[in-house]
Amino acid sequence: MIDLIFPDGSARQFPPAVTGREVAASISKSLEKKALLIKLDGVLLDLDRPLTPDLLSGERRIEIVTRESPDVLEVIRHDTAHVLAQAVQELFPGTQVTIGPNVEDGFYYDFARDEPFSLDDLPRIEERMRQIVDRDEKIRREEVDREAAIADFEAKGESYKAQIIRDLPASDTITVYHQGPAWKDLCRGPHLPSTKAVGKAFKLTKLAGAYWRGDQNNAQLQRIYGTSWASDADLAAYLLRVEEAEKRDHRKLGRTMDLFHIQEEGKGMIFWHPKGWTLYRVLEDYMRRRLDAAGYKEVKTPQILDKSLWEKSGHAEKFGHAMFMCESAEGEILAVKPMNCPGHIQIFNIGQKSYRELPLRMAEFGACHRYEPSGAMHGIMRVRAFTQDDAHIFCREEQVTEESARFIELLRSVYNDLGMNLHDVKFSTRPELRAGSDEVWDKAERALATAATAAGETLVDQPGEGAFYGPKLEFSLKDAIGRVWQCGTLQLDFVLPERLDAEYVAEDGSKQRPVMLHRAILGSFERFIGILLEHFAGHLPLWLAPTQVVVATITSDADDFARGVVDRLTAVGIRAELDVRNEKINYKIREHSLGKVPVIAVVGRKEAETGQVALRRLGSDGQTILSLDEAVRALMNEATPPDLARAGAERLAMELA
RNA sequence: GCCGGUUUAGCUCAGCUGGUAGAGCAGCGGUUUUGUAAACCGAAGGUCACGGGUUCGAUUCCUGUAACCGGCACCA
Repeated sequence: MIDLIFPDGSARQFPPAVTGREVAASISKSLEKKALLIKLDGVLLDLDRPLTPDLLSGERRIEIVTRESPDVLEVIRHDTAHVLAQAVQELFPGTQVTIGPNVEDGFYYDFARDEPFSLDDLPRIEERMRQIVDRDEKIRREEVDREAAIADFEAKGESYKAQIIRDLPASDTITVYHQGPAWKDLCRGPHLPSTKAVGKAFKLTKLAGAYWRGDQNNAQLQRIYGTSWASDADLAAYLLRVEEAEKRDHRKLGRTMDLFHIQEEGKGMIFWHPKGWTLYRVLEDYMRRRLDAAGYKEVKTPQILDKSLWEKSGHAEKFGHAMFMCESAEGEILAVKPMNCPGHIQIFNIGQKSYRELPLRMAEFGACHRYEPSGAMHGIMRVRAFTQDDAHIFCREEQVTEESARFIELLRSVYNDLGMNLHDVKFSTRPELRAGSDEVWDKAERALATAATAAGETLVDQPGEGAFYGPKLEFSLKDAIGRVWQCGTLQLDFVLPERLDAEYVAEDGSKQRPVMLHRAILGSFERFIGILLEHFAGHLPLWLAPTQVVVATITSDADDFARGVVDRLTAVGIRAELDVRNEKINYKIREHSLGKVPVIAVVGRKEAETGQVALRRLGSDGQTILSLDEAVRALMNEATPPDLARAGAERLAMELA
């Protein structure tokens, strides 16, 4: 007999090789009906899987999983992928199946088929999927012999599946899941008991090409994406969420807020309109103050530099294909800078640097150009001309920990000021193609990981994802609707200082190589502004908003007073605009609200007479009536950038002390 | 770069199986002085992305190119 412990703590005995279904049935008939899977010691298992001794090595805590359980969703999604695969193979004989894993909110399945799927195929496939659900095809697990399975899949023309089995570790049990009498797929499981349990709260969402095993040297497969949920209500909620997310698309907001545009003659290059450039400048000014305060020295380096420098740095070899090159009338070949580091080393190399000058933090809002692949461009998030909030810290090896900690602290504070939070930190280590010896990499990786851990961060390892000159930390933040964006980076580099001959004079008079820390907090202004727009859905906090206040009149009687209000606001540094057009107040409010102006100050005859303004906040329909003085003071405080607000508070505290 | 899709007025979009296009908003000219998310009238605005082909005739069909969109790959 075997003991099983239930969630309420009670234990009961069952015969050997009992199944989850039998356990459920022993509790109640209704539970047996509702049961879809079991969870044994935290592991989901098929309902009809006999609980053999190899499964019972743990505490034997068992839970019957029903449709209401949060655990069931991942299985529903994976089963939906299997139903999709069966539907596709029924409708398009000769199509090979490959893999079909879950992704966030859904799943995909990659197929190999000579003729491409078209969007029109999706409704047909969905219809067949619903039929398969209605057929109530029983899903059955079978352990199979490895060689026999390979031969079997090869015989069916499923060479990808055969390949997958060949690549599974020899110790793995090979399992095949039968779905009805005629269809089966290699799968680890677990699965629901039948296709009926999948339900119909699914939808195929998009078609895509995808390379076999993610390698562009391999064949391109056809990927069908879908979403799948436990109930129709959940599906509807998801679709609504997608719709809402589309509304905050920065490209759309860029148009409605009149911030920027991109046109064919400048693919991947942004035309910043006055309002967009105001936002950019506010952000740049803020970053400049933060860097100044953190001991960085700002520099500016040339936009184009002779090719030889990039050959020496190693960039030409690795990224030459993505560099914009130009030729002078006299035949020199110059490269438009794709990054700022070699330029900064040139400044470091002027004169002799002493160990006393280290750490030397050199910052530049460096405009870089990279020929990104045509398919990679995305609004202002991924562009060919962008500006990094770049800096390089030249320091001694023993200063790496301290400098890394200072950087991480600054980064946290900046994200916080911008209304976002640091979400996770990834640690990317040596890639296959790299510069520098293994000893140098050992040292660099250890130093960076130690520094980040010392700063209190838990690292997520990304083996092989480092830059060619060194390991890196990647800092991600999470936005208002839960999307994670990688923005900040801290990279340790022993290689470039060597290649470009950076050195300093140590205490003992010897020449030493500095270590270089490459770092950025926003990443690029362009991308970060895109993220901010989507995070706030255009409702930027007052200090960032391009137009902070519009003073709108109701009748022309209030025009002179309104002009005075704008003048007062402008005088204290608020970005205020006047709207005295001959339009109804409703019209003005609608227009400025669509333009995401955070505050509309409405003035009519009443306000003009009493010297008041009615402040209306974006997104709320109430209004606050204040005297002009009160309004100016309140708006001035709120419009102050957070770092200046802190400085102001400190100054005030000192004056009071 | 690869796979799929899209491209019609400044914007958002109609336009059945081929007979050279239409709406709303914006812009322009008037009227309206208005109280918190769209006042009214009028005139105007288009090489239907671009090139080639089929056809008596192409926005529509075929083909090539480009940009954009969704993925994949890439991301110093």
